[in-house]
Amino acid sequence: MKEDNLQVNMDEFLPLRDVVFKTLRRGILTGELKPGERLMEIHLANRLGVSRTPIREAIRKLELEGLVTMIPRKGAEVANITEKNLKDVLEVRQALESLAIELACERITPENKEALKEKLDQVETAARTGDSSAIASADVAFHDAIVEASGNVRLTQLVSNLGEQMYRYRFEYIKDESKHSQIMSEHRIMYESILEGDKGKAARIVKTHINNQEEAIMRKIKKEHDAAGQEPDD
Amino acid sequence: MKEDNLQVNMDEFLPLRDVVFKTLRRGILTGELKPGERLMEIHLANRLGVSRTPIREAIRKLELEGLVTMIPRKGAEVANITEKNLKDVLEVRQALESLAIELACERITPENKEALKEKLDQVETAARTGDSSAIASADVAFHDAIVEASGNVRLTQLVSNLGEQMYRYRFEYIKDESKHSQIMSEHRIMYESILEGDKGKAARIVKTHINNQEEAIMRKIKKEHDAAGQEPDD
DNA sequence: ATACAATCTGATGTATACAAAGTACAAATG
DNA sequence: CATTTGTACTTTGTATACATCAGATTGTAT
Repeated sequence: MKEDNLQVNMDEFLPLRDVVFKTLRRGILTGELKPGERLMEIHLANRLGVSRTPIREAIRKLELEGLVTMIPRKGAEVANITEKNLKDVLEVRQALESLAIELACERITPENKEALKEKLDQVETAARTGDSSAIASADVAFHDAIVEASGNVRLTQLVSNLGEQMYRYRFEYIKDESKHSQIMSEHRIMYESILEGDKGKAARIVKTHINNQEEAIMRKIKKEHDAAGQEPDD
Repeated sequence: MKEDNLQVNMDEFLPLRDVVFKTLRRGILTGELKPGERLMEIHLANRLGVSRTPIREAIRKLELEGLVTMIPRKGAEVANITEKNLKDVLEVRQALESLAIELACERITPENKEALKEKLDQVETAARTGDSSAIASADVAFHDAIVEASGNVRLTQLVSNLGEQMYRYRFEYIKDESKHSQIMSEHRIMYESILEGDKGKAARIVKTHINNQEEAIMRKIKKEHDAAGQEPDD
Protein backbone atom coordinates (compact mmCIF):
# COMPACT_ATOMS: atom_id res chain seq x y z
CA MET A 1 0.00 0.00 0.00
CA LYS A 2 2.82 2.35 -0.81
CA GLU A 3 1.92 5.76 -2.12
CA ASP A 4 2.22 6.15 -5.86
CA ASN A 5 4.56 8.98 -6.72
CA LEU A 6 4.85 7.53 -10.17
CA GLN A 7 2.34 9.73 -11.90
CA VAL A 8 2.31 10.99 -15.43
CA ASN A 9 2.25 14.71 -15.87
CA MET A 10 -0.54 15.15 -18.38
CA ASP A 11 0.06 18.88 -18.68
CA GLU A 12 3.02 18.37 -20.93
CA PHE A 13 2.37 18.61 -24.62
CA LEU A 14 4.36 15.56 -25.48
CA PRO A 15 3.50 12.16 -26.89
CA LEU A 16 2.56 9.80 -24.10
CA ARG A 17 5.61 7.67 -24.81
CA ASP A 18 7.84 10.61 -23.91
CA VAL A 19 5.89 11.39 -20.79
CA VAL A 20 6.09 7.76 -19.75
CA PHE A 21 9.77 7.68 -20.63
CA LYS A 22 10.48 10.66 -18.41
CA THR A 23 8.31 9.30 -15.63
CA LEU A 24 9.94 5.91 -15.60
CA ARG A 25 13.41 7.35 -15.89
CA ARG A 26 12.76 9.66 -12.99
CA GLY A 27 11.42 6.72 -11.02
CA ILE A 28 14.54 4.71 -11.69
CA LEU A 29 16.98 7.54 -11.06
CA THR A 30 15.37 8.58 -7.81
CA GLY A 31 15.37 5.00 -6.64
CA GLU A 32 11.60 4.72 -6.46
CA LEU A 33 11.88 1.89 -8.92
CA LYS A 34 14.54 -0.28 -7.41
CA PRO A 35 17.26 -2.19 -9.25
CA GLY A 36 16.10 -5.66 -10.14
CA GLU A 37 12.43 -4.67 -9.95
CA ARG A 38 10.37 -6.03 -12.79
CA LEU A 39 8.64 -3.57 -15.08
CA MET A 40 5.47 -5.32 -16.16
CA GLU A 41 3.70 -3.58 -18.97
CA ILE A 42 0.07 -4.05 -17.97
CA HIS A 43 0.91 -3.13 -14.43
CA LEU A 44 2.63 0.09 -15.45
CA ALA A 45 -0.08 0.82 -17.99
CA ASN A 46 -2.78 0.62 -15.34
CA ARG A 47 -0.72 2.55 -12.86
CA LEU A 48 -0.02 5.38 -15.29
CA GLY A 49 -3.43 5.29 -16.92
CA VAL A 50 -2.27 4.61 -20.47
CA SER A 51 -2.15 1.58 -22.74
CA ARG A 52 0.74 -0.78 -23.19
CA THR A 53 1.96 0.81 -26.39
CA PRO A 54 3.50 3.99 -24.94
CA ILE A 55 4.90 1.92 -22.07
CA ARG A 56 6.67 -0.38 -24.45
CA GLU A 57 8.09 2.46 -26.51
CA ALA A 58 9.38 4.13 -23.37
CA ILE A 59 11.00 0.89 -22.27
CA ARG A 60 12.76 0.60 -25.61
CA LYS A 61 14.44 3.93 -24.94
CA LEU A 62 15.32 3.07 -21.37
CA GLU A 63 16.79 -0.14 -22.68
CA LEU A 64 19.15 1.72 -24.99
CA GLU A 65 20.07 4.09 -22.19
CA GLY A 66 21.06 1.12 -20.10
CA LEU A 67 18.59 1.92 -17.35
CA VAL A 68 16.62 -1.29 -17.85
CA THR A 69 17.72 -4.69 -19.02
CA MET A 70 15.52 -6.88 -21.17
CA ILE A 71 15.11 -10.55 -20.48
CA PRO A 72 13.64 -12.27 -23.53
CA ARG A 73 10.07 -13.42 -23.09
CA LYS A 74 10.25 -12.30 -19.49
CA GLY A 75 10.24 -8.56 -19.79
CA ALA A 76 12.10 -5.55 -18.55
CA GLU A 77 13.63 -4.99 -15.18
CA VAL A 78 15.43 -2.05 -13.64
CA ALA A 79 19.14 -2.42 -14.33
CA ASN A 80 21.28 -3.36 -11.42
CA ILE A 81 23.79 -0.76 -10.44
CA THR A 82 27.04 -2.37 -9.50
CA GLU A 83 30.11 -0.74 -8.08
CA LYS A 84 31.97 -1.67 -11.24
CA ASN A 85 29.26 -0.07 -13.31
CA LEU A 86 29.45 3.22 -11.44
CA LYS A 87 33.23 3.22 -11.56
CA ASP A 88 33.04 2.77 -15.31
CA VAL A 89 30.60 5.63 -15.64
CA LEU A 90 32.69 7.93 -13.50
CA GLU A 91 35.83 7.07 -15.41
CA VAL A 92 34.19 8.02 -18.67
CA ARG A 93 32.59 11.05 -17.17
CA GLN A 94 35.91 12.30 -15.92
CA ALA A 95 37.38 12.06 -19.40
CA LEU A 96 34.42 13.80 -20.99
CA GLU A 97 34.21 16.60 -18.47
CA SER A 98 37.93 17.14 -18.87
CA LEU A 99 37.43 17.40 -22.59
CA ALA A 100 34.53 19.75 -22.06
CA ILE A 101 36.45 22.15 -19.88
CA GLU A 102 39.43 22.11 -22.23
CA LEU A 103 37.20 22.94 -25.14
CA ALA A 104 35.48 25.58 -23.05
CA CYS A 105 38.85 27.21 -22.45
CA GLU A 106 39.25 27.62 -26.18
CA ARG A 107 35.74 28.45 -27.26
CA ILE A 108 33.87 30.15 -24.47
CA THR A 109 31.71 33.03 -25.63
CA PRO A 110 30.76 36.15 -23.67
CA GLU A 111 27.27 34.74 -23.13
CA ASN A 112 28.73 31.48 -21.79
CA LYS A 113 30.96 33.47 -19.49
CA GLU A 114 28.04 35.37 -18.11
CA ALA A 115 26.02 32.19 -17.53
CA LEU A 116 28.97 30.48 -15.93
CA LYS A 117 29.57 33.37 -13.55
CA GLU A 118 25.93 33.28 -12.57
CA LYS A 119 26.05 29.57 -11.79
CA LEU A 120 29.26 30.02 -9.86
CA ASP A 121 27.60 32.67 -7.71
CA GLN A 122 24.68 30.35 -7.12
CA VAL A 123 27.00 27.59 -5.99
CA GLU A 124 28.72 29.95 -3.59
CA THR A 125 25.59 31.39 -2.05
CA ALA A 126 24.15 27.88 -1.75
CA ALA A 127 27.34 26.67 -0.11
CA ARG A 128 27.21 29.56 2.35
CA THR A 129 23.66 28.72 3.39
CA GLY A 130 24.60 25.05 3.62
CA ASP A 131 21.46 23.91 1.79
CA SER A 132 22.56 20.58 0.31
CA SER A 133 19.76 20.43 -2.19
CA ALA A 134 20.55 23.93 -3.47
CA ILE A 135 24.24 23.11 -3.68
CA ALA A 136 23.55 19.94 -5.62
CA SER A 137 21.41 21.62 -8.24
CA ALA A 138 23.70 24.63 -8.51
CA ASP A 139 26.63 22.27 -8.94
CA VAL A 140 24.87 20.44 -11.75
CA ALA A 141 23.96 23.74 -13.40
CA PHE A 142 27.55 24.93 -13.17
CA HIS A 143 28.87 21.81 -14.84
CA ASP A 144 26.17 22.00 -17.47
CA ALA A 145 27.25 25.55 -18.22
CA ILE A 146 30.83 24.39 -18.73
CA VAL A 147 29.79 21.60 -21.04
CA GLU A 148 27.54 24.03 -22.88
CA ALA A 149 30.53 26.31 -23.36
CA SER A 150 32.40 23.49 -25.06
CA GLY A 151 30.15 24.04 -28.04
CA ASN A 152 29.99 20.29 -28.67
CA VAL A 153 26.41 19.09 -28.87
CA ARG A 154 27.18 15.42 -28.76
CA LEU A 155 29.40 15.93 -25.75
CA THR A 156 26.58 17.76 -24.02
CA GLN A 157 24.22 14.86 -24.62
CA LEU A 158 26.65 12.26 -23.37
CA VAL A 159 27.65 14.11 -20.23
CA SER A 160 24.04 14.82 -19.42
CA ASN A 161 23.18 11.16 -19.81
CA LEU A 162 26.09 9.99 -17.69
CA GLY A 163 25.19 12.56 -15.07
CA GLU A 164 21.68 11.20 -14.87
CA GLN A 165 22.97 7.72 -14.26
CA MET A 166 24.26 9.01 -10.95
CA TYR A 167 21.35 11.21 -10.04
CA ARG A 168 20.70 9.09 -7.01
CA TYR A 169 24.10 9.79 -5.56
CA ARG A 170 24.38 13.46 -6.31
CA PHE A 171 24.03 14.41 -2.66
CA GLU A 172 26.65 12.10 -1.31
CA TYR A 173 29.68 14.25 -1.66
CA ILE A 174 27.80 17.34 -0.58
CA LYS A 175 26.42 15.96 2.64
CA ASP A 176 29.77 16.32 4.33
CA GLU A 177 29.63 19.96 5.38
CA SER A 178 33.32 20.11 6.13
CA LYS A 179 33.89 19.74 2.40
CA HIS A 180 31.76 22.71 1.42
CA SER A 181 34.57 25.21 1.40
CA GLN A 182 36.65 22.83 -0.65
CA ILE A 183 33.84 22.42 -3.16
CA MET A 184 33.51 26.18 -3.43
CA SER A 185 37.18 26.68 -4.06
CA GLU A 186 37.23 23.91 -6.67
CA HIS A 187 34.45 25.58 -8.56
CA ARG A 188 36.15 28.94 -8.37
CA ILE A 189 39.36 27.48 -9.71
CA MET A 190 37.49 25.85 -12.58
CA TYR A 191 35.90 29.16 -13.41
CA GLU A 192 39.18 31.05 -13.29
CA SER A 193 41.03 28.45 -15.34
CA ILE A 194 38.48 28.79 -18.08
CA LEU A 195 38.72 32.57 -18.10
CA GLU A 196 42.50 32.31 -18.20
CA GLY A 197 42.25 29.69 -20.92
CA ASP A 198 44.54 27.41 -18.93
CA LYS A 199 43.51 24.01 -20.23
CA GLY A 200 45.94 21.99 -18.16
CA LYS A 201 44.88 23.58 -14.90
CA ALA A 202 41.23 23.28 -15.81
CA ALA A 203 41.47 19.60 -16.68
CA ARG A 204 43.40 18.83 -13.51
CA ILE A 205 40.90 20.51 -11.21
CA VAL A 206 37.96 18.82 -12.91
CA LYS A 207 39.62 15.48 -12.42
CA THR A 208 40.18 15.97 -8.73
CA HIS A 209 36.65 17.34 -8.39
CA ILE A 210 35.18 14.19 -9.89
CA ASN A 211 37.56 11.99 -7.95
CA ASN A 212 36.23 13.52 -4.75
CA GLN A 213 32.71 12.75 -5.85
CA GLU A 214 33.73 9.23 -6.75
CA GLU A 215 35.13 8.55 -3.31
CA ALA A 216 31.97 9.76 -1.59
CA ILE A 217 29.75 7.76 -3.92
CA MET A 218 31.80 4.61 -3.57
CA ARG A 219 31.57 4.82 0.20
CA LYS A 220 27.80 5.11 -0.13
CA ILE A 221 27.56 2.23 -2.57
CA LYS A 222 29.54 -0.05 -0.35
CA LYS A 223 27.27 0.83 2.53
CA GLU A 224 24.15 0.15 0.43
CA HIS A 225 25.57 -3.10 -0.78
CA ASP A 226 26.36 -4.28 2.72
CA ALA A 227 22.87 -3.35 3.88
CA ALA A 228 21.33 -5.21 0.95
CA GLY A 229 23.29 -8.29 1.92
CA GLN A 230 21.68 -8.35 5.34
CA GLU A 231 17.99 -7.73 4.73
CA PRO A 232 16.32 -10.21 2.41
CA ASP A 233 14.34 -8.81 -0.50
CA ASP A 234 10.59 -8.64 -0.02
CA MET B 1 12.24 0.42 -59.09
CA LYS B 2 15.35 0.32 -56.95
CA GLU B 3 16.34 -3.04 -55.58
CA ASP B 4 15.43 -3.61 -51.98
CA ASN B 5 18.51 -4.46 -49.96
CA LEU B 6 16.57 -3.60 -46.87
CA GLN B 7 15.54 -7.07 -45.89
CA VAL B 8 15.04 -8.53 -42.46
CA ASN B 9 17.08 -11.56 -41.59
CA MET B 10 14.44 -13.87 -40.23
CA ASP B 11 17.01 -16.49 -39.23
CA GLU B 12 18.03 -14.54 -36.16
CA PHE B 13 16.40 -15.61 -32.94
CA LEU B 14 15.67 -12.11 -31.84
CA PRO B 15 12.47 -10.17 -31.29
CA LEU B 16 11.37 -8.56 -34.52
CA ARG B 17 11.96 -5.13 -33.05
CA ASP B 18 15.66 -5.92 -32.68
CA VAL B 19 15.90 -7.35 -36.15
CA VAL B 20 14.19 -4.26 -37.54
CA PHE B 21 16.42 -2.04 -35.42
CA LYS B 22 19.54 -3.64 -36.82
CA THR B 23 18.17 -3.57 -40.32
CA LEU B 24 17.23 0.09 -40.23
CA ARG B 25 20.46 1.08 -38.55
CA ARG B 26 22.46 -0.75 -41.12
CA GLY B 27 20.42 0.97 -43.81
CA ILE B 28 21.16 4.35 -42.35
CA LEU B 29 24.82 3.76 -41.67
CA THR B 30 25.50 2.37 -45.11
CA GLY B 31 23.72 5.29 -46.68
CA GLU B 32 20.97 3.21 -48.23
CA LEU B 33 18.53 5.26 -46.22
CA LYS B 34 19.61 8.79 -46.98
CA PRO B 35 19.70 11.70 -44.53
CA GLY B 36 16.41 13.57 -44.59
CA GLU B 37 14.51 10.58 -45.96
CA ARG B 38 11.21 9.99 -44.23
CA LEU B 39 10.71 6.73 -42.41
CA MET B 40 7.01 6.01 -42.75
CA GLU B 41 5.85 3.19 -40.57
CA ILE B 42 3.37 1.54 -42.89
CA HIS B 43 5.79 1.63 -45.80
CA LEU B 44 8.58 0.12 -43.75
CA ALA B 45 6.20 -2.43 -42.29
CA ASN B 46 5.13 -3.58 -45.74
CA ARG B 47 8.65 -3.50 -47.03
CA LEU B 48 10.02 -5.59 -44.18
CA GLY B 49 6.96 -7.79 -43.91
CA VAL B 50 6.10 -7.02 -40.30
CA SER B 51 3.51 -4.89 -38.55
CA ARG B 52 3.92 -1.32 -37.38
CA THR B 53 4.62 -2.23 -33.79
CA PRO B 54 8.18 -3.58 -34.16
CA ILE B 55 8.92 -0.76 -36.58
CA ARG B 56 7.89 1.82 -34.03
CA GLU B 57 9.90 0.23 -31.26
CA ALA B 58 12.96 0.11 -33.48
CA ILE B 59 12.50 3.77 -34.35
CA ARG B 60 12.36 4.67 -30.65
CA LYS B 61 15.82 3.20 -30.24
CA LEU B 62 17.19 4.86 -33.34
CA GLU B 63 15.77 8.10 -32.01
CA LEU B 64 17.73 7.80 -28.79
CA GLU B 65 20.84 6.89 -30.74
CA GLY B 66 20.47 10.08 -32.71
CA LEU B 67 20.23 8.28 -36.03
CA VAL B 68 16.70 9.49 -36.71
CA THR B 69 14.97 12.67 -35.67
CA MET B 70 11.32 12.76 -34.73
CA ILE B 71 9.06 15.47 -36.01
CA PRO B 72 5.87 15.55 -33.92
CA ARG B 73 2.82 14.32 -35.78
CA LYS B 74 4.92 13.98 -38.89
CA GLY B 75 7.07 11.02 -38.11
CA ALA B 76 10.67 9.96 -38.22
CA GLU B 77 13.31 10.89 -40.71
CA VAL B 78 16.92 9.90 -41.10
CA ALA B 79 19.03 12.38 -39.18
CA ASN B 80 21.01 14.82 -41.21
CA ILE B 81 24.72 14.47 -40.85
CA THR B 82 26.32 17.84 -40.75
CA GLU B 83 29.99 18.65 -40.73
CA LYS B 84 29.58 20.11 -37.25
CA ASN B 85 27.94 16.92 -36.11
CA LEU B 86 30.77 14.73 -37.35
CA LYS B 87 33.37 17.04 -35.87
CA ASP B 88 31.60 16.78 -32.52
CA VAL B 89 31.53 13.02 -32.72
CA LEU B 90 35.18 12.78 -33.65
CA GLU B 91 36.18 15.14 -30.87
CA VAL B 92 34.43 12.96 -28.32
CA ARG B 93 35.72 9.81 -29.89
CA GLN B 94 39.26 11.05 -29.69
CA ALA B 95 38.90 11.70 -25.98
CA LEU B 96 37.32 8.32 -25.36
CA GLU B 97 39.81 6.34 -27.40
CA SER B 98 42.60 8.15 -25.60
CA LEU B 99 41.08 7.16 -22.31
CA ALA B 100 40.67 3.62 -23.56
CA ILE B 101 44.27 3.21 -24.58
CA GLU B 102 45.51 4.76 -21.34
CA LEU B 103 43.41 2.36 -19.33
CA ALA B 104 44.57 -0.47 -21.55
CA CYS B 105 48.17 0.40 -20.67
CA GLU B 106 47.34 -0.15 -17.03
CA ARG B 107 45.01 -3.09 -17.20
CA ILE B 108 45.73 -5.19 -20.23
CA THR B 109 45.58 -8.91 -19.56
CA PRO B 110 47.52 -11.66 -21.31
CA GLU B 111 44.40 -12.64 -23.23
CA ASN B 112 43.90 -9.04 -24.35
CA LYS B 113 47.53 -8.91 -25.44
CA GLU B 114 47.14 -12.00 -27.53
CA ALA B 115 43.95 -10.71 -29.17
CA LEU B 116 45.56 -7.36 -29.84
CA LYS B 117 48.59 -8.92 -31.44
CA GLU B 118 46.36 -10.97 -33.66
CA LYS B 119 44.44 -7.92 -34.82
CA LEU B 120 47.65 -6.04 -35.41
CA ASP B 121 48.88 -8.83 -37.65
CA GLN B 122 45.62 -8.77 -39.52
CA VAL B 123 45.95 -5.03 -40.09
CA GLU B 124 49.47 -5.51 -41.41
CA THR B 125 48.69 -8.36 -43.75
CA ALA B 126 45.63 -6.48 -45.01
CA ALA B 127 47.73 -3.36 -45.53
CA ARG B 128 50.27 -5.33 -47.50
CA THR B 129 47.65 -6.76 -49.82
CA GLY B 130 46.13 -3.29 -50.19
CA ASP B 131 42.58 -4.58 -49.79
CA SER B 132 40.78 -1.49 -48.45
CA SER B 133 37.82 -3.43 -47.14
CA ALA B 134 40.06 -5.82 -45.23
CA ILE B 135 42.09 -2.96 -43.81
CA ALA B 136 38.97 -1.17 -42.66
CA SER B 137 37.55 -4.13 -40.80
CA ALA B 138 40.91 -5.08 -39.33
CA ASP B 139 41.36 -1.51 -38.19
CA VAL B 140 37.99 -1.54 -36.46
CA ALA B 141 38.78 -4.87 -34.83
CA PHE B 142 42.13 -3.56 -33.61
CA HIS B 143 40.54 -0.53 -31.99
CA ASP B 144 37.82 -2.68 -30.50
CA ALA B 145 40.49 -4.88 -28.97
CA ILE B 146 42.11 -1.84 -27.37
CA VAL B 147 38.84 -0.62 -25.95
CA GLU B 148 38.10 -4.11 -24.75
CA ALA B 149 41.41 -4.13 -22.94
CA SER B 150 40.40 -0.98 -21.06
CA GLY B 151 38.10 -3.20 -19.03
CA ASN B 152 35.46 -0.46 -19.00
CA VAL B 153 32.14 -1.76 -20.25
CA ARG B 154 30.44 1.60 -20.55
CA LEU B 155 33.40 2.96 -22.48
CA THR B 156 33.18 0.02 -24.84
CA GLN B 157 29.52 0.73 -25.52
CA LEU B 158 30.07 4.41 -26.15
CA VAL B 159 33.05 4.00 -28.44
CA SER B 160 31.25 1.32 -30.40
CA ASN B 161 28.25 3.57 -30.83
CA LEU B 162 30.32 6.56 -31.88
CA GLY B 163 32.22 4.37 -34.29
CA GLU B 164 29.03 3.26 -35.93
CA GLN B 165 27.98 6.84 -36.47
CA MET B 166 30.82 7.09 -38.93
CA TYR B 167 30.47 3.71 -40.54
CA ARG B 168 29.80 5.37 -43.84
CA TYR B 169 33.16 7.09 -43.86
CA ARG B 170 35.33 4.30 -42.59
CA PHE B 171 36.95 3.84 -45.97
CA GLU B 172 37.87 7.41 -46.58
CA TYR B 173 41.21 7.54 -44.90
CA ILE B 174 42.14 4.12 -46.18
CA LYS B 175 41.48 4.75 -49.84
CA ASP B 176 44.66 6.76 -50.15
CA GLU B 177 47.18 3.98 -50.69
CA SER B 178 50.13 6.23 -50.02
CA LYS B 179 48.97 6.38 -46.43
CA HIS B 180 48.94 2.64 -45.90
CA SER B 181 52.46 2.43 -44.52
CA GLN B 182 51.69 5.30 -42.20
CA ILE B 183 48.58 3.54 -40.93
CA MET B 184 50.55 0.41 -40.33
CA SER B 185 53.22 2.19 -38.36
CA GLU B 186 50.63 4.03 -36.29
CA HIS B 187 49.04 0.76 -35.33
CA ARG B 188 52.35 -0.77 -34.44
CA ILE B 189 53.23 2.19 -32.24
CA MET B 190 49.88 1.92 -30.47
CA TYR B 191 50.52 -1.73 -29.86
CA GLU B 192 54.01 -1.17 -28.55
CA SER B 193 52.99 1.72 -26.32
CA ILE B 194 50.43 -0.47 -24.65
CA LEU B 195 52.93 -3.27 -24.07
CA GLU B 196 55.38 -0.74 -22.68
CA GLY B 197 52.61 0.78 -20.55
CA ASP B 198 53.54 4.21 -21.88
CA LYS B 199 50.25 6.05 -21.48
CA GLY B 200 51.46 9.40 -22.78
CA LYS B 201 52.86 7.94 -25.98
CA ALA B 202 49.78 5.80 -26.47
CA ALA B 203 47.38 8.69 -26.06
CA ARG B 204 49.39 10.90 -28.41
CA ILE B 205 49.49 8.34 -31.22
CA VAL B 206 45.78 7.64 -30.90
CA LYS B 207 45.07 11.32 -31.20
CA THR B 208 47.10 11.75 -34.34
CA HIS B 209 45.59 8.57 -35.73
CA ILE B 210 42.08 9.92 -35.30
CA ASN B 211 43.09 13.34 -36.53
CA ASN B 212 44.24 11.75 -39.74
CA GLN B 213 40.90 10.05 -40.11
CA GLU B 214 39.15 13.30 -39.38
CA GLU B 215 40.94 15.13 -42.14
CA ALA B 216 40.09 12.48 -44.69
CA ILE B 217 36.47 12.37 -43.61
CA MET B 218 36.10 16.11 -43.61
CA ARG B 219 37.40 16.31 -47.14
CA LYS B 220 34.83 13.72 -48.16
CA ILE B 221 32.01 15.49 -46.35
CA LYS B 222 32.80 18.78 -48.00
CA LYS B 223 32.78 17.08 -51.37
CA GLU B 224 29.43 15.42 -50.66
CA HIS B 225 28.00 18.68 -49.48
CA ASP B 226 29.09 20.51 -52.59
CA ALA B 227 27.63 17.78 -54.77
CA ALA B 228 24.33 17.91 -52.89
CA GLY B 229 24.15 21.63 -53.55
CA GLN B 230 24.26 21.04 -57.29
CA GLU B 231 21.92 18.14 -57.98
CA PRO B 232 18.35 18.60 -56.79
CA ASP B 233 16.86 15.81 -54.69
CA ASP B 234 14.56 13.41 -56.52
C1' DA C 1 -7.12 34.88 -60.83
C1' DT C 2 -6.42 34.80 -56.12
C1' DA C 3 -7.57 34.11 -51.44
C1' DC C 4 -9.87 31.59 -48.17
C1' DA C 5 -12.39 27.83 -46.35
C1' DA C 6 -14.12 23.19 -46.16
C1' DT C 7 -13.11 18.64 -46.93
C1' DC C 8 -10.40 14.80 -47.68
C1' DT C 9 -6.37 12.11 -47.39
C1' DG C 10 -2.74 9.94 -45.27
C1' DA C 11 0.16 9.70 -41.63
C1' DT C 12 1.11 9.30 -36.64
C1' DG C 13 -0.55 8.37 -31.78
C1' DT C 14 -2.95 5.24 -28.91
C1' DA C 15 -5.63 1.34 -27.55
C1' DT C 16 -6.94 -3.28 -27.87
C1' DA C 17 -7.07 -7.96 -29.61
C1' DC C 18 -4.77 -12.13 -30.59
C1' DA C 19 -0.69 -15.47 -30.54
C1' DA C 20 3.01 -17.69 -28.44
C1' DA C 21 5.89 -18.91 -24.81
C1' DG C 22 7.52 -19.54 -20.26
C1' DT C 23 6.32 -20.68 -15.45
C1' DA C 24 4.09 -22.50 -11.62
C1' DC C 25 1.31 -25.65 -9.56
C1' DA C 26 -1.11 -29.76 -9.14
C1' DA C 27 -2.14 -34.38 -10.15
C1' DA C 28 -0.74 -38.81 -11.42
C1' DT C 29 2.54 -42.41 -11.59
C1' DG C 30 6.82 -44.83 -10.47
C1' DC D 1 7.68 -39.76 -1.35
C1' DA D 2 9.79 -37.97 -5.41
C1' DT D 3 9.52 -37.05 -10.13
C1' DT D 4 7.38 -36.04 -14.17
C1' DT D 5 3.87 -34.45 -17.02
C1' DG D 6 -0.03 -31.77 -18.11
C1' DT D 7 -2.73 -27.79 -17.71
C1' DA D 8 -3.85 -23.21 -16.68
C1' DC D 9 -2.25 -18.68 -16.12
C1' DT D 10 0.63 -14.81 -16.68
C1' DT D 11 3.24 -12.00 -19.56
C1' DT D 12 5.49 -10.72 -23.51
C1' DG D 13 5.49 -10.29 -28.74
C1' DT D 14 2.94 -8.94 -32.68
C1' DA D 15 -0.90 -7.37 -35.38
C1' DT D 16 -4.71 -4.56 -36.16
C1' DA D 17 -8.33 -1.26 -35.25
C1' DC D 18 -9.61 3.30 -33.96
C1' DA D 19 -8.70 8.40 -32.99
C1' DT D 20 -6.52 12.51 -34.07
C1' DC D 21 -4.03 15.76 -36.34
C1' DA D 22 -1.48 18.16 -40.20
C1' DG D 23 -1.18 19.13 -44.80
C1' DA D 24 -2.97 19.01 -49.48
C1' DT D 25 -6.54 19.65 -52.58
C1' DT D 26 -10.49 21.37 -54.35
C1' DG D 27 -14.23 24.42 -54.63
C1' DT D 28 -16.26 28.86 -54.10
C1' DA D 29 -16.63 33.65 -53.57
C1' DT D 30 -14.73 38.10 -54.30
